[in-house]
Amino acid sequence: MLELRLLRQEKARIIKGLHKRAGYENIEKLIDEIIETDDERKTAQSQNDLILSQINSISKEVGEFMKSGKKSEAESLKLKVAELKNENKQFDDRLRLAQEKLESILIQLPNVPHESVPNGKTPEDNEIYKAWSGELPVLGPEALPHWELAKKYKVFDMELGVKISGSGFILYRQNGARLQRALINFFLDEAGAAGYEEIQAPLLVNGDSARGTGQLPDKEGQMYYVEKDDLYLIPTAEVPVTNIYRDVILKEMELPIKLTGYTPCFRREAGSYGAHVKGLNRVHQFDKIEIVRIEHPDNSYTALMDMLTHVEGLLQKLELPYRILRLCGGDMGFASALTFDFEVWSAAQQRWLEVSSVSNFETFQTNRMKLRIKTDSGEIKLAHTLNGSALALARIVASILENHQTENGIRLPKALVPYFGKEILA
RNA sequence: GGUGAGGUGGGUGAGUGGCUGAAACCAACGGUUUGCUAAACCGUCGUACUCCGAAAGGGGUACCGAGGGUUCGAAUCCCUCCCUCACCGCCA
Repeated sequence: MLELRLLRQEKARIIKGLHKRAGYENIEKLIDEIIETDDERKTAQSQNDLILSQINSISKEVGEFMKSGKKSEAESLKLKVAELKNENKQFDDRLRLAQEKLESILIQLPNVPHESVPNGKTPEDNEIYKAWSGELPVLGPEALPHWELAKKYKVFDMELGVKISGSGFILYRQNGARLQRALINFFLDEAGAAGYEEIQAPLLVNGDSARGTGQLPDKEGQMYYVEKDDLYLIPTAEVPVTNIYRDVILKEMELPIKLTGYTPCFRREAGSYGAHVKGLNRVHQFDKIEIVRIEHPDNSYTALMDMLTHVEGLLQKLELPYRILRLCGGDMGFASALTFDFEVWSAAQQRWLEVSSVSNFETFQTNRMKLRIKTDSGEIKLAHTLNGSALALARIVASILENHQTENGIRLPKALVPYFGKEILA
């Protein structure tokens, strides 16, 4: 949620930034409406406080009269309070109305794109921040897409996933199950070595948590919801992990906070279909190792670059061709100020697959979840949050299968061999 | 799931209608003292909104799990919900 304070102070910058997003070309009127509503809120608040103050002091007088036995004086003051309360009602209503209106408008506004975010509406407008400098692997005519390789080498079984749950659910077996476990351990070890504390978080979260990181109300339909217990299945570890610090005021010296967590991620992906969702490209449940950081506002962009380096290192160790995109305004997530996507080349499908998304949310999440810093000088301000996938497994598995296929089986990248226990998956 | 107890500031915990935004202690922070450490002593030590002020600072309002109610006045009384703890039941 955008900070009201900034909307007032840096209105021009915010409007300019929002213009980069699709559907926010005419945002000026709404911003003005917010400011007007906030003015109304302040007026009502002041009036309300003034009357309450009078009631408080009269109530004290009533107490004194009662003590000294002056009953009639007390009674007349009581009438006065009743009057004031009546008068106060209108300000109270105005205040509540203004607050509700503010909240409902603000919650609909996305984050302001960082100045470096390119203009653009669609994924084609994303900027290639770092292109793949090497050769893309050239596969022979006998090369198979990952869903065929999966059958050949007993990696996963789509039909069983359908039988047990439904379409979009994958059952990994033998080689695949082991590869999953190897990747999870590899990614967690790498994150640990980079200074991230490992977290095992709940996979179901309450509405406050989903709101804190911005999944509610923006993406309500994308989460699985357990109605009976009023809980949501997490779409990413970002939700439970970041919410550890909901409603917390951190001391400056406690920063930065670096956390990592492995969780399955659940996404309804309602309305997705077609060739692009085949195999592991888009599934309802996949495994992901997430890295989350809470940073001082002055350091958050340095931290973002550091996260980029970490993710890049993982892809290099997996010996996969990758590229990095800086997302354009139209393709960025609702809560993000700046996002870099990592894409891995899928050799058999001849297309790039997104395997990581690394974002700085600045104060967008922390404003919602009241995650603040108390500086050494005693000032309280919102922290910055960042997160990124490091990495998402399903597509990495697809990519390893396709890019590293040989006549004898799937060659495992060196870094994974100790985790998998063999050099060739066959 | 059943029964009982309870939810107060970073922690322990006092407070049963007005003098309590909240005692006391601990922790933390600043200082005095000190060869160093420790101890002792002094001081500071909630958040949000808002008004005045250039600022320093000062004033007001709200908040004692959440929401509602009673009352001139609620941390304190009543109702609903949530949560925690203990015991029982069930169970990986």
